[in-house]
Amino acid sequence: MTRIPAQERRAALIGAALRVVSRNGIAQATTRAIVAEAGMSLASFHYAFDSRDELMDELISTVIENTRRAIMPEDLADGALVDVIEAGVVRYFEHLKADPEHEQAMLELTQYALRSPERHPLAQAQYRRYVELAEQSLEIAAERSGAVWHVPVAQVARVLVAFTDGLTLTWLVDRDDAASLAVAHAAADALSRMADPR
Amino acid sequence: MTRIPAQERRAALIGAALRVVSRNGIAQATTRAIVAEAGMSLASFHYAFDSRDELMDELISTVIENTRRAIMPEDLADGALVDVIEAGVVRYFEHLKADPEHEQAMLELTQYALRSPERHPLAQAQYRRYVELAEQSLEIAAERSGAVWHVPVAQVARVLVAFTDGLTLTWLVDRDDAASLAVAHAAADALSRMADPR
DNA sequence: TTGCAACTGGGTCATCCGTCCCAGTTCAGT
DNA sequence: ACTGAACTGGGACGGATGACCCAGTTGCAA
Repeated sequence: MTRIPAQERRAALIGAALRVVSRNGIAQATTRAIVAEAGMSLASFHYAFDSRDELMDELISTVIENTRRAIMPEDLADGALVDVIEAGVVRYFEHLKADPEHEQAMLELTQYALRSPERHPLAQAQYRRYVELAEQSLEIAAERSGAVWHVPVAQVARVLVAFTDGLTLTWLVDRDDAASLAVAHAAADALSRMADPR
Repeated sequence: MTRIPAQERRAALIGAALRVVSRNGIAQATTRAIVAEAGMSLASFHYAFDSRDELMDELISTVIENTRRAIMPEDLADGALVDVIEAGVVRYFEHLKADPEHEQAMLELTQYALRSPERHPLAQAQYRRYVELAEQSLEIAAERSGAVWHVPVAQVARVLVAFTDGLTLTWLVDRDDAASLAVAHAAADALSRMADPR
């Protein structure tokens, strides 16, 4: 009906694909389901993308760009490092609770990428981005609380990402809020010991 | 050809299914692929199982039973609690490195279960089992090192499971051994602080 | 107003999937 | 030896899926 430039159409399809994956899982993210979600026809799909694979690749790439941008932002609390970190993790946990399907979709996308050698680098890029974001937050956190990392921040960040992933996965399974808060607390504890007061 | 009782046949099919999932992912675990792996005909499949769904359910249940039985065994190291725990986590990590596909399959199975309300309880049971096993190991570890948990062991165990999951997922993506050992170290550090020397 | 590229609808194709079926074969118990 | 149940091979099914195609239509620039 309405004319839409090809690039916007690609973006719309990627958005639709992400919604379908979130709601129903990757297995259900067929070209037809995506197209229905976007309110287009199959022809439009193959006008914008050569193949479903191309869409999936671009979906993962896009998702990396927008990843957790909203989370762990600059407005961290003040106080002791351990508290700042814990507040950050708890903040992420709140985000997870608010939109579990989105994080579940991320997990599925990662595992999907892991399954083919050509896509594995996409998953690695995704995690490099996670670590990068975590690094920024940790640097700010240390600054705020007047602490200095005695372990390379990149390594601290990598540990934080692992802990966050674990929190996510286990909570998605058992939805045990209290247990997840305990994880957040323990993680903050461990991380904060990688820094010294200045 | 050879006659095999139905129950053995079910077991054989489940074994084949797990191998297919490990090697190629759940998406590729079609009835035909499973049957080929087991060296049977499609008819045998539907003689042993009513449906693919039934097989998948039983696969998950079976996997729960056999889960990580070999890991975190009784022969934990002696020494300070933190070291005993770290040795245990590192030991799990070695297992992960030895058979990454198996752990990846576990992850996929979990996420698969998460996608349908009827199967969600299976994933929860899987995790309850993980926590149970972790609990046993932690109790032994405390005993060995002469420490006593001042946090309910179940909760410590749940944190350990989360940390382990995070370690698994991130390592599967970036295969960064050093980073994973750092995670193991940090996890052991955090966990050991949930106990006091006796 | 015309021309052209962007776009769409609707249909088709081969392939793969889970499931089912049935005619046969093999074995255990009688 | 006979029978009934356990099992198997091979084929068929309807449905879904990714890909493709083409005759149109729409809007924009010249």
